[in-house]
Amino acid sequence: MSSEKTEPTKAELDILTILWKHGPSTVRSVHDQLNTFKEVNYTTTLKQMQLMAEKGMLTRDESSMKHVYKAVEEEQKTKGLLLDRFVDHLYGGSASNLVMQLLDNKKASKAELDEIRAVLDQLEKGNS
Amino acid sequence: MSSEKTEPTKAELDILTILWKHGPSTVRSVHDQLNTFKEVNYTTTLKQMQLMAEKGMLTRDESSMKHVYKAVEEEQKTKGLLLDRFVDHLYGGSASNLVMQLLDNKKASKAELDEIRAVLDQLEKGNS
DNA sequence: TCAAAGGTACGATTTAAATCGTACGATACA
DNA sequence: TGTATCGTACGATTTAAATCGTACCTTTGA
Repeated sequence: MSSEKTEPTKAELDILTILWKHGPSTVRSVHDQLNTFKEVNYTTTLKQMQLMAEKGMLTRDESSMKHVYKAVEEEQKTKGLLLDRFVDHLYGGSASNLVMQLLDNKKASKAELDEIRAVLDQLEKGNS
Repeated sequence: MSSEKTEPTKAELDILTILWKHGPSTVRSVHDQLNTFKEVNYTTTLKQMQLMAEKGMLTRDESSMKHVYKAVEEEQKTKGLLLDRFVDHLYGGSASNLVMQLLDNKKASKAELDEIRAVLDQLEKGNS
């Protein structure tokens, strides 16, 4: 264990999200996705992905001229890390505090409440 | 609606957290708290708080030589905003997805599960 | 009364993230 | 076969966040 488990930045996360969704992709492809909601220059995306590869966040297959990039860490793992940090930093590590806030926030619809309850049920069943 | 609802940066959030916890405080006091977990120069904290005041995140009472700063927004409101952004960005706006991840994460203890369930019960009761 | 201690003001610097411009190699097809 | 198109490489710049150094004012007590 030496790796710092460095958090992706905002821009990096955007790219990761696209790669998770679409699987291994060329820069062009990622860039096009990106531009549906955010305007940047192609070379910016390119550079960003090269940097990410250098940092070890992405790997790339250079066998064809159009390099194909792939996220190294799984979606769940990375998001889990970010969530952990978030809970720790904002809610003193208390997941239930976070959930309370979430519900207060009206961010959760009736359907979501039910779903959350289902998750709870399932978890407690497998747990005891 | 003109206000940008700008998110506090990490360093700003640290300061806000202290102010929320301790109420209106002098720079010295905030700085001492800060230094219990993070090493920075006094003038850094001072500058930071001055900037925050300028941005409208803090107000200050200058009537005494030792200015007293106070957070403008309530803790819940600010954290709620950050949580919203977080859910939107990482979980496509789905609170239940986030909760699922949270539970998978083993971040929640048995006691916390119960507490979360209680929150749910309460909410549904008042809701229907 | 004056020096030490503790305050604020604020420009400048450092660091990190994000972006872009330009050079240049490969490919395709008229 | 040459020119337009599409790709990578990479230094430089811009922007934003965070930090610090230095100047200078106020209070206090020996």
